[in-house]
Amino acid sequence: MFTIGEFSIITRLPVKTLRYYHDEGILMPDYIDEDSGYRYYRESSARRAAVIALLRGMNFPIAEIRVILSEFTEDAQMVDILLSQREKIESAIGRFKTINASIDAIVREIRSNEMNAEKYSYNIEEKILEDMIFAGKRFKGKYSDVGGVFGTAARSIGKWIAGKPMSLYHDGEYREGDADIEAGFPVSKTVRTPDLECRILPGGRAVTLMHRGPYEKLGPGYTKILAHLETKGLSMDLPTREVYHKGPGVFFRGNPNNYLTEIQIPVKQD
Amino acid sequence: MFTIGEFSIITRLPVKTLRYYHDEGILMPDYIDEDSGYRYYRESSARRAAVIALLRGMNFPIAEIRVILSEFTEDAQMVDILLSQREKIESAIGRFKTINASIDAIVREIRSNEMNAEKYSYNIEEKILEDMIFAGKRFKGKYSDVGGVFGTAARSIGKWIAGKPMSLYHDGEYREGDADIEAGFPVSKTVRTPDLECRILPGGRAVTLMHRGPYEKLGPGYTKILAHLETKGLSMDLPTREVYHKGPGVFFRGNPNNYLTEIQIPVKQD
DNA sequence: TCTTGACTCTCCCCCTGCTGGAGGCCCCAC
DNA sequence: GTGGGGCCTCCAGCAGGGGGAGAGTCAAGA
Repeated sequence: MFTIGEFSIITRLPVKTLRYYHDEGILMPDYIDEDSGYRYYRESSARRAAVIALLRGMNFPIAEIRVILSEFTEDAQMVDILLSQREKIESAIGRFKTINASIDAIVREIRSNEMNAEKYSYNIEEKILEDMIFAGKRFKGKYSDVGGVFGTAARSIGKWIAGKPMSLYHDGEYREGDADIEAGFPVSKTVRTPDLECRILPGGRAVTLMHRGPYEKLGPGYTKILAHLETKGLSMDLPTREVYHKGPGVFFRGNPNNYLTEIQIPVKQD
Repeated sequence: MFTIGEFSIITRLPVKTLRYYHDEGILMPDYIDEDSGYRYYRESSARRAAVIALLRGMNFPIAEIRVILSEFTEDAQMVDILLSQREKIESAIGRFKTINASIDAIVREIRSNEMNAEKYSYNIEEKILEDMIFAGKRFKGKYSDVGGVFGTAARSIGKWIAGKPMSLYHDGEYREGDADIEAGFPVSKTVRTPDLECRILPGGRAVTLMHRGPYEKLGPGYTKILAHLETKGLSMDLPTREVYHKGPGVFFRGNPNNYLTEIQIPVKQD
């Protein structure tokens, strides 16, 4: 007979655990001194303890171990229960893998945003824009209203989105509260939704400027780009565009000083 | 402003959970009525709630979420912490895979024991035994001592085990308490351990008998096989062997009436 | 025989991230 | 003013133990 401390060394189970297994009734001491309450174990109980430890190592809950130990007598009966436990663990693995996949997706998105921030220059450039299919909503309102449109639009056409959010401005001037705005996304194919309208947005020659900073400070960017048009003797075509390369992040508002917005002014062809 | 019930619908988080997040200080209501204690939330808090739900979905503990939400303002800072979380999850996956591997191993063992029970005939046979590498411990004691040796041996050479547990008897007679016994396993390569000795066990011609039943009833088996040797004019070589095809199971003692033991008596070559 | 120090006992709280329930207010509509 | 549903706080419980207090026990040495 061993005291609980000795038995703990034999079985490599903590004393607390042995007492807990006693309370749970899955591993009873072989003798309990009635006066002192001391637990004593026979060496033969070590086998049962080892079986319990083995089953716990396979993530079997105590309650299930109790049933197994009381109702089963042969290994052959264990096969089914082992395999069903295996499946439970397998499905837990599946859940974890899903989590990791979504972490990967978010990390990729964050990184691509960062890379874009490095990639672009802040000088005025001339570009040839490609034709694209554009799904957007046209409304009259404030410039700050576009954010909300992106949220709802992204939910309804999510999987067809083929580029960064954009807005088109159909006024040739700055307007306070009733600007004529079209906000949406480039899409990979024409989609039909109740809210959005799909159309082909023609490309062509354009002058562009990358702006880093909060949206309220876009003004000087427009000043600079319009000055450029003037010196080159080019004239602006409508609608003008803004492409939001980096805005509020997936998790947080982010730092508006790092927002990255591309102003695109189409040039009238002669 | 929404009541907690409305906000619960918006965020798809149970009311109880919202109250818990309030207690934990990671999602405070935007206003609390001082008289009634009612919590009220602004719609803008839904974004924070979504972030919390997302992080919880990635298994981040509440305490970590609290730190993240209070100290981080940009997505870029999240990359490291997301990747470290990814690693934690990956290692949990690893642990689960290990568990499943050991379940597989045990299921295989149980099944092979079952199959052996069907496969073997119970008559006396003559066989040619192959040479094998044998890792065992030689000691003097009782026949019933071999069980303990298998347990400790299996733990130390576990992955190299290449066959059923065996014992070799170096006495030419039955001995009560000081039999000269060697107990161990066939192994796939020579292994070096403090307890066990490895050697090549030479094969050769042998007479064998499969015995079903408890170890105490092996006696008649020996009687039968020795009588067979005599009638054939063969003489016994040492050590004799017992191969334990099926004994006490991984989990349970099993039914001793189903134990399956093969007696192998090597035959002296002229 | 006494003392000392190591063990052991029971009992209670703590961990995580909620969930359920009891008992009691509060709000709104009819 | 009344009913019914919503909301409040507080308490308990889950799984599998871990940590620690305060008290009793055991065995060896002086």
